[in-house]
This record gives sequence, C-alpha cells and structure tokens, in this order.
Amino acid sequence: MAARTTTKRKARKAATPDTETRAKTRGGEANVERILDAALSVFAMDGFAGARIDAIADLAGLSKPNLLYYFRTKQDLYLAVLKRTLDMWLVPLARIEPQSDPRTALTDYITTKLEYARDHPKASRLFAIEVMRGAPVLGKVLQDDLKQQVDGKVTLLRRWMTQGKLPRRDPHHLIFMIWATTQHYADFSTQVEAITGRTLQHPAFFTAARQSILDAVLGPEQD
Amino acid sequence: MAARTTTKRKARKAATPDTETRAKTRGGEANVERILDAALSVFAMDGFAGARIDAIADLAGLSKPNLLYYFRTKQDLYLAVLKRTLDMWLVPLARIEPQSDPRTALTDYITTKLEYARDHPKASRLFAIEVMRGAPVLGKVLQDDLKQQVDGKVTLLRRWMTQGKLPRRDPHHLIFMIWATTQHYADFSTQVEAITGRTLQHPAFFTAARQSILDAVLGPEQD
DNA sequence: GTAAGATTTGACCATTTGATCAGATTCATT
DNA sequence: AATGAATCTGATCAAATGGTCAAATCTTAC
Repeated sequence: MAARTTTKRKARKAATPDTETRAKTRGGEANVERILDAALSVFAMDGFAGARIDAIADLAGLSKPNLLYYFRTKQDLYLAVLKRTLDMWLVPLARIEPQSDPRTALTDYITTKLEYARDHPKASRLFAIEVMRGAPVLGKVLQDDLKQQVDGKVTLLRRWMTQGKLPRRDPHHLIFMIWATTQHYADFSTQVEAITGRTLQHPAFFTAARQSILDAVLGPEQD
Repeated sequence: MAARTTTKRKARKAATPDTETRAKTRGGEANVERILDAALSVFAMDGFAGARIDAIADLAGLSKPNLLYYFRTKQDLYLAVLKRTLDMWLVPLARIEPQSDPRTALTDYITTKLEYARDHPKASRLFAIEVMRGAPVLGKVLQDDLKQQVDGKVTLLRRWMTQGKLPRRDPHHLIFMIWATTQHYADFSTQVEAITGRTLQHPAFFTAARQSILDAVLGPEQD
C-alpha cells in the first residue's frame, strides 16, 4: 500500500515535466493550484471529515509532508478550497442589475448557473456538502455577504413584478428554485444520468433543462 | 474523552427508563431503531467515511461494542439506514396514477414531497450524500427501480400533456425540478434560513414555498 | 431458582490518520 | 562556485478508529 503510493508519486515526477507549465512559474505556485484542484475533488467526494490528506497528496502528485508544507493543516486546506470557489459562486447573481431587462437578466442568470453546474460540478458538490453540514465554515458568509446580496435582488425582483415585467412569485422562492434546479444537475448528476442516460454535457439535454427552468420561472410567454 | 463518553451513556441509562417504550419490546429491537436513528443523523452529517461509530453509539446511548453487536460493520449499518429510508422515499411518486386528475395528482405529490422535506430532512440529506458520492450503494437501485418508476410516470405525464391537461414541459425535467426544489429546503435549510430567517416549520413559509413550486410546475392557472 | 440464551461491557489490537521534524535536494542570486 | 532560501522527503509519533473477545450481566422459559 505504501509502496503503491510511492510508486504513483515517483511515476508522475519521473514522467515528462514538460506536460504542465513546470518551468513557467516557480514550482510552489503551480503546486498550490494542483493541491487545490485535488482537494476540491476529494473534499467534494468525501466531505471534510472523510477526506484523507494522503488521497489529496496522491492526486496532486505530492508527498503528504510536502502538501503540509503548503497548507499546514487540513482545515487550512479546506478553507482555502472553499474560499477559492466562493468568488466564482457569487459572481453571476451580481449581474442582475436594475437597468437590466428583467427577462433577459433572469435568462442569463439561469443559463450561467446551468453552465456552471455543467463545468464545475465538483465545486457545486463542495458547497452542498458544506451547507448540508450546517455550514460550519461558510455560515458567516451566508448570513452576511450572501444574505445581503440576495436581499438586494429580492427587492429588485419585487419591483419588476410590481411593474408587470415578471410573473408574480415570491422572489425568495424564485431564487431558491433557480439554485435548486441548476445545482441539482451537478449534485445529482449520478441520479439524472441513471434515469435519463444523459448529462448536461449533451447539448440537447442542456438546452432542454435550460428551457424547462426558463418556462417555470418566466411563465408561458416565449422569449 | 473516554470519560465523557462513558458519562454520557451512563447518564442516559441512569435516567428514567420509562421515557421510551423500554418495557414494551425486547431491548434489542428498541435498540436497533435507536441505532438506526442515530446512524441517520451522523451519516447525514458527516457522510459514510466521516461518520464515526463512536459518535453513532453515543447518540444511540450504547457502547461501541454493543452497537457492533447489532450491526457487525459500519457498512452493514450504512446499508441498513439507506434501506430503511428508501421505501419512504419512493412511495409518493407511485401515487401518481393514470386515473388521477393530473393537476390534483401533481399538487398532492409536490405537497407530500415538501412535507417530507420538512419532517425528514436528515433522510433527504443522507440520500443527497449517497448520490453525490456517485451512489456506490444505491447505484443499482437508481438504475433499476427508480428509473423504471420514473419512466412510467414520464409517459403518463406526456400523455396528460398531449391531452392538454397539463402545460407542455419536458416530463423528465419537470420531475427533476420537483425533486430539486423540494429537497433543497431540506438539504440547504441552513442557507435558506440564513437568507430568509425562516424554515419549512413556519406554516406560512411552507405554504409560500408550496405555492411557488405549484405555480412553476402547473403554470399560471389557479387550482 | 436455574440453566440457556440474549445483551452488554471493559480491555485490547492492528491499522489509519493528521501532523512533526531533521535532514536532503533544488533553486535563485551573486 | 558559493550561499542562503525555498522545496521536498523518509522516518516517525500520538491520537483516533474500526473491529475483536472473553467475561459479566440481564431475560426468559422451565
């Protein structure tokens, strides 16, 4: 077992180092990214408690002590991964602005979220795991940053609805519905694929999912 | 630590044994249920790899060897918990039948799913964790039982839509939307509460969530 | 009451895991 | 080439973990 681990690492190191941008940056920075990628995979799969540093190190192609040279504890690493992913997570919502056309803004938002679910399913699962655990790390961020942003969008949506530019719905639940449905395709891709045989990777499937959400959120009128 | 564990257990045992139906059934059977409840809590929180047998035993008020007397391995216990929850999970969908009124059937289904999310959030999270891990245990069940059931409902929904009894939507994505939104309130209750300050426990909040989903699924016409 | 079985426990074990550390190796700069 | 800092490794540790076991305690049937 220990032998296999060592073998794996040596294999990567012995392999051509030109595949990655090894010479471009200092070794350290490239390693940090490799570690964060590996950590995302493992944390998203096994959760914080279930994740093993060895597994992350192996996946990153480093020895365990070497990984701990960059991140001193498992907690630090978990925090760093969450932090890195958080920005990407909050950006799309901010693009719903007062001067936007309501239906266009929501269409773009849904499309972006679905693309994100397609292209970054692990990040989606990481957040799911963190939030399902009661958000011990992100709790503050949810209550502060996220709540504030959502509050803003809720009043904006409400205004648009009052002006008849959007079908009347509870704005909070509307947002939750968008989050839930889009993330569902990432978090439950196993189930989705077991039932339909398709993934968001299929363009037609992606389009159908997108249209379904749009119909549900924007009502019957076509866009 | 070991001291605290022992204390905890002794505390429960020393406490009034009349609270639970201790005398009714043989101790063993009552313990099995207590273990399964505790296991559900812990597995739903920490996942399979992260769950600690000690934690489950403590929560169930038993010693670790005593728990292992009922379930010989962690795997066995995990399987038993999943199995116990699975039935409850699949029942509501079956109640959508050809002779049902389409809109009533979907309304009932959504209501039931949302009630389930409110009353059994841990079960919902357990499934979420299992599926997110790639469904290593439930994989077969998803591909066989669940797929077959869904296929049946999909054709039924499609027929109803052809007959104009339901708004035209992709039936698969319609079902996913119902699953995603209802489960969202269970799995992400932390986030939902951080943003709205409410839970499905609030009757008004429950009703609003229910109505939002109904509006999205059934279209604008009131029921 | 007592024997047989069911249940419970404390002690214990092998393995795994997060983390440490001293020393080796590599790298950049002069 | 030499120096100092950055990076990396093998060996190792203490704690935790899943699981075992023999013995103790409790139940039940006679």
